Amino acid sequence: MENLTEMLKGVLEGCVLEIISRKETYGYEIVKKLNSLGFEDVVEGTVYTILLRLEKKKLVEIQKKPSEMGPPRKFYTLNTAGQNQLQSFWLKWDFIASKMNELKKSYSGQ
Amino acid sequence: MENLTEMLKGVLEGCVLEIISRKETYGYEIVKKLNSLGFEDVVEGTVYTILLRLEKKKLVEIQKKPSEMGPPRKFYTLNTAGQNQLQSFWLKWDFIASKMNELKKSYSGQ
DNA sequence: AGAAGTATTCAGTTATACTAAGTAGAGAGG
DNA sequence: CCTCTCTACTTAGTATAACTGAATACTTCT
Repeated sequence: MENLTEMLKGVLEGCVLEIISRKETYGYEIVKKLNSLGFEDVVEGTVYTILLRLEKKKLVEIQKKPSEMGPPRKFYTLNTAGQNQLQSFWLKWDFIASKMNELKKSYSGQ
Repeated sequence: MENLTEMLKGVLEGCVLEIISRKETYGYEIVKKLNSLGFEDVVEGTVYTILLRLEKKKLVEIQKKPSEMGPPRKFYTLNTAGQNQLQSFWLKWDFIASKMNELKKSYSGQ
């Protein structure tokens, strides 16, 4: 699926929050997870900017740990604010998804 | 539902395309339709910029007609390119929606 | 030494929704 | 007549988020 960029706005950050919420993880792994999920064109630069944004918004806790495979990794976990943000994200998603579904089937023209 | 802005990126234009595809309509009416659909915070400026963009991308045909209620209206219909764009939009939406659903339930961590 | 895989950073670009202000026509009320 | 409200469109500027592309650096294998 090509050129999903615009439709991912506001969605990708939610995906990253969800992935982090499942288990402590780091940027490179998140990229691989998104790719295997189906978002194949999401590259590192994109995810790392999201992670830096989450850090700036104080939604995550960070712990640096050495890796046996390469440079040290920055592991992320959600703090309470992050969990709230994630919940709020899914509420918004469900709202929009239901509205889009309504529109797709046939909106009852006013 | 507050602050849906970012999540509407790439989605709102598709909504407008879908609404136009149902019947010939004009900006002000499209705003009212989006509002009644549930997108209550979408205002005129937003929709008109989308309509100008659709015009620039040559996805619509335009006909100006007088109104009994106020200034003349610009009526929009989709041309073939617009219909293709709409179909492509729904393909993208379905793709993302299914992936999001997958992620929400529980992604099978690699 | 060099290449490939792992891992992160960051300056700059682009696309899109939104803000805010303006223009304008028609009808209603004071 | 003046003002307000509803209808209807335009547009310059802003904010945000994904993406691009280049750089840095550690480890392992050849």
